[in-house]
Amino acid sequence: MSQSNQQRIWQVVSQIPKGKIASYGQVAAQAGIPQAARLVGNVLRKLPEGSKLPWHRVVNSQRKISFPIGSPAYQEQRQRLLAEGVVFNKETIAINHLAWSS
DNA sequence: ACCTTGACTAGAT
DNA sequence: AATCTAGCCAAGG
Repeated sequence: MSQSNQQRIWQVVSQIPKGKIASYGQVAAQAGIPQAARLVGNVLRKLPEGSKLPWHRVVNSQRKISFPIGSPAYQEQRQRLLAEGVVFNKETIAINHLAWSS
């Protein structure tokens, strides 16, 4: 009997290093369910409020936050990432060490 | 058991 | 580069 996909997803997300980000698809693949990017979002969605999981380090394949721009959730995730040194370029975000034109 | 919805994505247009 | 489309996993009606 293996753990539930949900538990494997929690496991993977908890291992994303501070200051770095991963896509829903990458998390799913790492959890052993490569076709379930969508499931990752659904799992994170129902996290308890006090959860210590770094859910904010998960963005979509376009390296963007998957919330409507300006929404409370969007702003919160953006704020948490900024606090970890993740660089933003308006709607697009990129990891520090990745080159990006100004 | 069937249909819809969602913090998604790769591929086609 | 911007849109559309079809496919995927799980939960809820």
